[in-house]
Amino acid sequence: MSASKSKSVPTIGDIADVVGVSRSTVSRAFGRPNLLGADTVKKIQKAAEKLGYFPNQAARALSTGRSGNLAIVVPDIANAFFPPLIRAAQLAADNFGMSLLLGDSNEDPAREFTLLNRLVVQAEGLVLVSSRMPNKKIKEIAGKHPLVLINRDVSGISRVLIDTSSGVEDAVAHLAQTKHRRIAYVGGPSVSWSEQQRSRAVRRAAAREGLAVEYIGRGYATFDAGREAAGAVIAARASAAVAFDDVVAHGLLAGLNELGYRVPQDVSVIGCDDVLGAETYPALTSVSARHMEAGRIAVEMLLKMIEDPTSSDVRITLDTKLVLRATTAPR
Amino acid sequence: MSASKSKSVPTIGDIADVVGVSRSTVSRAFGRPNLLGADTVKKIQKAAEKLGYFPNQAARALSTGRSGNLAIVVPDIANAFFPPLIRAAQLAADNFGMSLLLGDSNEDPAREFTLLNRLVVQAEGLVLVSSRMPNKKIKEIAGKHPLVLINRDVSGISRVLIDTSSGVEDAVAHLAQTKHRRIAYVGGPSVSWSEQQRSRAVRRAAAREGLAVEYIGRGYATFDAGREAAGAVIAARASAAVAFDDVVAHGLLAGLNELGYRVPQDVSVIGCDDVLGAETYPALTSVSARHMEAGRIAVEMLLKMIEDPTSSDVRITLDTKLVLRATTAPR
DNA sequence: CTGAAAGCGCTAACAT
DNA sequence: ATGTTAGCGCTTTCAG
Repeated sequence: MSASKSKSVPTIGDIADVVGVSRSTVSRAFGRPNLLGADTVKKIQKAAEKLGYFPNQAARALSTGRSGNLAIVVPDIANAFFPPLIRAAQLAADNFGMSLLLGDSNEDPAREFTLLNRLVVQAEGLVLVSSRMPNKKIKEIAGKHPLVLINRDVSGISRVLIDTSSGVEDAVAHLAQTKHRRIAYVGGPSVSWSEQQRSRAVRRAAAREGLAVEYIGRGYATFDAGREAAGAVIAARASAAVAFDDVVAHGLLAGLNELGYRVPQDVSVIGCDDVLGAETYPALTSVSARHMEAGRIAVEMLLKMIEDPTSSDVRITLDTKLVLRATTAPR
Repeated sequence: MSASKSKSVPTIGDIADVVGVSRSTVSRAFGRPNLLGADTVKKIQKAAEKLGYFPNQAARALSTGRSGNLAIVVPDIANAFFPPLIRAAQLAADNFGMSLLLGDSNEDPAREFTLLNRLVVQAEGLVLVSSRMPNKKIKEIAGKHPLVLINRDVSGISRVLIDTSSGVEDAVAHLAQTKHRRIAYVGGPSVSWSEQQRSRAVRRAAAREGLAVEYIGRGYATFDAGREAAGAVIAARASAAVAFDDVVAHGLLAGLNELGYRVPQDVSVIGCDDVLGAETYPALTSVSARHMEAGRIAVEMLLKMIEDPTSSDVRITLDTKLVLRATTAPR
C-alpha cells in the first residue's frame, strides 16, 4: 500500500490517542456511529481526517471475514460482448460499496479454473460469464463459494441467461410481416450454446411464419465469415438474412456491398447482440442482448446469496427484442 | 491450541496439527519451501490438499502489508479503446501472481477520485488511464501510493504515453507521397490531450509536406460526428481525410457513402487508434495505438515502483505507426 | 455510551 | 531445518 513515502500509515490507535478514547470507540465511529455520542463521532472524524486515516481493508477483512470484493471472470475482455456487462457489474458492485476483481481467462478453461481459485480467496463471491469450463468444475467451485453464472445453464447453480430466442423469433416474424419469403441464417460456431439457441429459434419461427430458410454456417463468428457468406445469401435468393451476431452481420453488410447489392433495398440484414450500437452503415437492425442488465442482475443476485446462502439455484432469463434500425425494409 | 472443527475453513494451524509441525513450518512450506526439508514440504502439501486448505489472503495481507492486488481505473470500460488495454494489464498482473481490481469512473472526475480511494486500500498500486482528474488530485494520490498514469502527462509521476503524433505524421506523409494535395482533419473534443496532439501533428506534417489542410472540428468524437463531417470534407475539396479516431473515421465512411462518394477512389480516409480492427468496409487504414503494450508496460512499471519506490517519475512514450488497409489510395 | 480484552490467520525475526 | 514468540489493524463480545 504505502511505504512509498515516509512514515507509518495512521491506524485506529493513532486516532484513539489523539482524541483520547479507546480503539474500540474509534472503530465504532466508522462502523456503527449510531452507537456513539454524536460529539465523539465528530471528534474522531476530524482527527481521522487530519491524520489522513484510511481503514486497513486487510485488517478489517481478517477480522470480519468480509473482503468487500466480488470477482468477475470473462473469456475475453476485448470481445465487445463483455465490456458493457463488466461495466454494469462494476457499477452495481460499487453501489453496494463493493469492489470488483476482474479476470480474463483468455478463453482457456484451465486458466479460468486457476484464475477463479486465485480470485476467490479475496472475494466474497464470483460472477462467471460464458464459462468455458465443464459443468463439473463449475459445480466444484459453486459448492464452496457463492457463484452466479451468466449465459451458462447449469441446474442447481444460480444463473442469469440472456435468451436471444425471443428476439430472434421476433426478427423472423418481422421479416415475414414485411413480405419476405425466403431468408438466410448465417450461423456461428456450432458448438456454442448461443448458436444452438439462435438457429433453433430461426427454424421455429420460420416454420410458424411459413418462411423458407437457408442455413449458411461458416462455423466461426467473424467479420470475414459474414463477408464470405454474402455470396451464399445471394445464391440462396434470400431477400433477408439473420446473422449469428453483430460482427457477422457487419461482415455481411460489407460482403453484400462488395457484390453490388444494397442494404436494405436489395436485402435486409439483422444482427444479434446489439454490440455495435448504431455504428454501422446503414445502422444495423439487431436483437438487443441486455448485457448490462445481465451484469447488474448477476451482481445483485450474488449479493443476495452472500447475505442469505440458502437462496441459491435461481434461474433468471432475460428475454430480448428486436431493435429496428436501417438495415431492414419491406421486400 | 488447535481444536479444529470440521465446520470452519482449514487454517495453517489445522495442517500443523495433522502433520505434527509448527505453524511457522506450514507457513514456510508455502512461502519459502526451499528453507525446509523436502519431505516436510511434501507432507504439508499433502495434508493441505486433503484438508482443502487455501491461504487466507486477508491474513497474509495484514501480516505482510502486501495485498497482491493492483487496481486499474478507466473512464469507461465500454469504450473500445480500453478493453484491450485492461486485458493486457490483467494478463501482465497475472504473470506476476497479482490480481486486478477494476474501476470505471464513468468519465466523472469526482467519482474517479472516490473510486481510487476505495481501491487503493486494497491494492499495492494503481494504474490510472486517461484520467479526467485535475493534476492536483493526481499528484495528491501519487504522493501517497505507487501510481502509473497512462495517456496523461504529469511531470514527476510515472506515465506511459501513447504518442500518436508519429503515426499521424506518417499518415500525412503517406498521403503526400500518394499525390494528395488537399486533406481534411476531422477533429475530436478540443479539450482532449489526444486531440491536441493529433491536430498539431497534422499541422506540422502538412506544413512539412506542403499540403493544404482543412480543420473540421465537430467537438465530439462519435460515429455521427464523423458522418456529419462528410459534407464538409467534400466541400473543402479534400481528396483525403484524417480522423480523430476510428469511430469518427467509421462515421465518415458512412457519411461519404451516403453522399455518393466512394472510398478510397474518391476520397481516402485514415482513422486513429486502430480499435476497429479490420472490421469496417472497406477495411480502415489507421494509426496503431499500441494499447496492449501500454497496459502491460504500465503494470510492469508499477510493479517495479512497488519493489523500489525510488524509481518513480519515469516517462515512457510509445510511438505509433500507420497501418495501411483499404481506405487509402493514390489520388 | 465507552473501555478492556481476545482474537481473526498468517508471517517474520530470533532462537535453536 | 524447525519451533517460539510477537504482532499486523481491526472488530467484537462482554462489562461497566
